[in-house]
Amino acid sequence: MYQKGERRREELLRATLRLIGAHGADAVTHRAVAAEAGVPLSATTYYFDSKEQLLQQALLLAAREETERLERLVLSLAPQSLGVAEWAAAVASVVAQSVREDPATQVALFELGLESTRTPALRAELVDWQSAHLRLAEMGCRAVGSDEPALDATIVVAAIAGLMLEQLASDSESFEEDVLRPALERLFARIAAGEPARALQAH
Amino acid sequence: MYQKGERRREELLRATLRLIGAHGADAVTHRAVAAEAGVPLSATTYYFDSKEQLLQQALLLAAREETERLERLVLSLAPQSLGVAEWAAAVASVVAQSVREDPATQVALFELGLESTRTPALRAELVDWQSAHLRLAEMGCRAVGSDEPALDATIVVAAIAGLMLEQLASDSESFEEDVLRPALERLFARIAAGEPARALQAH
DNA sequence: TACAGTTTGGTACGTTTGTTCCGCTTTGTC
DNA sequence: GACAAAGCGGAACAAACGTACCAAACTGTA
Repeated sequence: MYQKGERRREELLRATLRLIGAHGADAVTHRAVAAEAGVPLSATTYYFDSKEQLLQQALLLAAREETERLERLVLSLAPQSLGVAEWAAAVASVVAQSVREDPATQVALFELGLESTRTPALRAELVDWQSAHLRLAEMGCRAVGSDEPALDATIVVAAIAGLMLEQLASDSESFEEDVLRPALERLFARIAAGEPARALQAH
Repeated sequence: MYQKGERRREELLRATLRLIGAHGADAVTHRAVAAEAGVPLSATTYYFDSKEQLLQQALLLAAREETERLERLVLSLAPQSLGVAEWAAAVASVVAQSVREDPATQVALFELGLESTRTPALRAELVDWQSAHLRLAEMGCRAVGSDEPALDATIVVAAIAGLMLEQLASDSESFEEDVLRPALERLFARIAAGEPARALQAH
């Protein structure tokens, strides 16, 4: 495959992501993607065997790039051994920024999660993605002094996913300040506090 | 509207939810819904002005029923003032059961969240749904002794949403025991421990 | 029973869809 | 510069689509 062709292929994938984010997976048709990418209709079938493949590969592209972005972020943060509040603020800011800058891709990524429910081929990739998240979160939890970083990472990853979904559906301008940051601060503070499950025996 | 007609209308909505869960929103066509519901094609346009309306109303039906189900659960649990571990186990069991029993509806509900990103009409309903969740979670947090139930509820709701999404995409048989319950136990224990954010000053 | 309103199921129409085909041009290699 | 591979774009196709229509059947009311 020539360089130019590869660029066109990628442009088709990005156009697909834009469409998913803006109008849902329903809106992804060969014609719509071609128009969005500014290429003739036949380009879509030249580069992808079927519409399903186009959709799947677009989602995988988004997932891979998102993982890379996250890894860069955490690695750039980790050596500084921040305090809990700084961690919370940094993570909240990154999450808010992702959603603000490119909500289409974020929506598309959630669609990936749902799509993987039905497509085993996607599930395998999703596992990689998920474990990358867990690994990074575990690193963060360890940094703030968690006594069970793996378990806490599960919670952090899930909570961030849930908060992101919430933010995507919210038009609030101040979601970051009002919800995201306070919630993450508290969550991280709890993890850092390292309170053992003493309340488990209570009843 | 006659009773029989109302039943047919509802059956169309349920058929739509089944299709979303099984094959995605793409698979929702008038013909597919009619076939799934076992009614002639024209019934779909008789009961719904357009395909969009059909989709939206199906999602709203699922959201309303889910909220009711949740409310029943929490209200039946609250008076007993359980310990933290019992709360975690109860919630984990309900979440796991929802996913196991009717994954199609759960997937559809997440699609509702994504769809509301683009459809203001849905967003309003989603707000109600979300605040019902928050209210219930807050009740639970208060019951286990949180000193900031509203904030903790935000975290709990987000974490449960994230864990559910994870479980939907996982084929693991033992997700409840291995992931869901431990994570919720720890989260609830942290909330119950009521450790103030003493670590916030650390650096 | 008669009547208006509702429901039913079959058919039909114009549009959009995924996909194929093919002649033409560009690209890298020898 | 010649040759094969890759890329290109327009036209065309059958299938599936959303939607509209209508005559027959049904339902509750009077």
